[in-house]
Amino acid sequence: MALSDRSEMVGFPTIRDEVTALKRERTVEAAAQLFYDRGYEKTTLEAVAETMGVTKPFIYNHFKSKAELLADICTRGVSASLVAMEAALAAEVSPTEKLRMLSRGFLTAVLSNQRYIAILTREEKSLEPADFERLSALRRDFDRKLVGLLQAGVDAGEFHLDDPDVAALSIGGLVSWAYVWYRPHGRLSLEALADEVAGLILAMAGVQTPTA
Amino acid sequence: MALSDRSEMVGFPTIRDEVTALKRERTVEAAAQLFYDRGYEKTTLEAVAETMGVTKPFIYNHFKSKAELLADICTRGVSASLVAMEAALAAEVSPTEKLRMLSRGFLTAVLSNQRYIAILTREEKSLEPADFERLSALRRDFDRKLVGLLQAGVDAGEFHLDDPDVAALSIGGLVSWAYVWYRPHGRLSLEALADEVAGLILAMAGVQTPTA
DNA sequence: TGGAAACCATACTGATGGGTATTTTGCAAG
DNA sequence: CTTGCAAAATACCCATCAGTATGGTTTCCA
Repeated sequence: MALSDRSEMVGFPTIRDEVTALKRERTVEAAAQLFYDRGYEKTTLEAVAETMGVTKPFIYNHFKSKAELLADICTRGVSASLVAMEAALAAEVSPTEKLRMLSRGFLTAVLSNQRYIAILTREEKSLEPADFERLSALRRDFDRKLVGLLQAGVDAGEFHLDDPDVAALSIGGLVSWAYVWYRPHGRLSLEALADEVAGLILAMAGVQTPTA
Repeated sequence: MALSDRSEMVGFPTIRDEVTALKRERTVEAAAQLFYDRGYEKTTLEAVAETMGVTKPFIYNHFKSKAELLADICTRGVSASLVAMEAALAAEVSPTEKLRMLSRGFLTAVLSNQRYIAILTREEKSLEPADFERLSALRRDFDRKLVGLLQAGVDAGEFHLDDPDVAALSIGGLVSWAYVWYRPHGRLSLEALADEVAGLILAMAGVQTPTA
C-alpha cells in the first residue's frame, strides 16, 4: 500500500532480501539435518525451530508449509546432479572422457549433497504431488541424457554394452546409493573415491583400458 | 490352565498355529503394500485393517506394535539377499562364477522383494533401535562377504580391482537401487535383467571376458 | 523522534492416530 | 442346548503436532 513499496523495483534492493534468503537457507540447513537424522514425519517444526534458537512462526514466515520446506531440500540434490550432467555433456571430449567427467561430477554432487539426496530418496512420498512430479521429471531427464551418452559411446566404438538403458539405470543406482555408505571422514577422500568409482564405471561400460 | 494345553507339546499341534501364521502373513502383505504406496508414517493401522476387511484390534492380536510389523517387513528383503549370498559362496566354482551367481541371485532377491526392500531403505529411521541394529548387522555381514569374494577373485587373478571395498559398496548399491526403477511387467523379464546386470558387474570386476 | 509495518513469540486449536478397555460374537466341547 | 473361551469388534483415551490468532518488539524511514 505504501508508496515506497520496494518490491516492485525488481533486481534492485538487496540487504533485506539477502537477510530473507539467509534465513531461508539456515532454516533449510537445520531442517535437513533433522530430517536426515530422524526422518521427516518424526521431526516437528518446533524441533527445527529450537535448533535455530527461534520458534515455529519464524519458519512459517518463510515457508508456507512443512511440505514446501521438504520440497526445497529435495530439489537440491537433483539439481546438483543435473548440473554435473550438463557440464560433462558440454565438454568437447570423447564419450569416454565425458563418462569419466560425469562419474566424478555425479558422485561428487551426490556426496556433497548427501543429506539432501538421502531425504529425497526416503521421503518422496511426503512431497506434494506437484513437487513429486517436477522432481521425477528432472530424474527422467537425467536418465535420458545418460542413456544418450552411453549410446554415443557405443556408436563411437568406445563402449561395449548390450543394453544402454539397463547400464544407465545401473550407473545411476551405483552412484545414487553412495549416500548410504559414504562417511565424510572415511578412509578415502572424496577425490580419491570419485576416481575409484569413475574407474569402475568405465570398466562397466567396457572401455578398453585396464584398471588404472 | 486346562490339562489339555497343547502349547506345551512343541513341534506337534498345527492347524491352529497355521491359521495364526496365515493371519500374520496376510497382515504383513497388506501393510507392506500400503507402506510401500504411501509411506509408513502416513499409513494408519486402520487403513491396513480396512484393506483386509478387519479392524485394528485384529492386528494387535498378532503384532504388539506398528513398529514390530515394520520390522517383520524389513527383515524379509535383507534375509533374501543373504540367502542369495550364501548360495553363491557355497557353490564349488571359480570366483568369477560365484560372482555371476551372486549377481543374479542378489538382483532376483531384491526385485522379488521389491516392496520390502523399498520399505527398509525408506523407513529404517522408524525401526526400533534393536531391530535397526539387528538389520544393520546383517547388512554389514553381507558387505563383508562380498568384499571377501572380490578379494578371492583378485587373488586368483580373475578380477582386476584397485579397491575391493569400494567395488563391493558399488555392487551393493547398483543392485539395491534396482527396487527404484524396476517394474514387474517391463521390457525385460527378471531373468533377462539378471543376466544383463550380472554382465555389467563382471565387467566392472575386470573379468577378462568381452561382453557376451 | 514519531509512527507504522514487518516480524517473531506466546498461546491456542483441531484433527489425527497409536494403543487399549470393554463388549460381543462365534466356535467347540460336553 | 448350554457352557466356556478365544478372538475380534466397538468405542474410547490421550498424546502429539501442523497450522494460526493475537499481541509485543524491533526496524526502517520520514
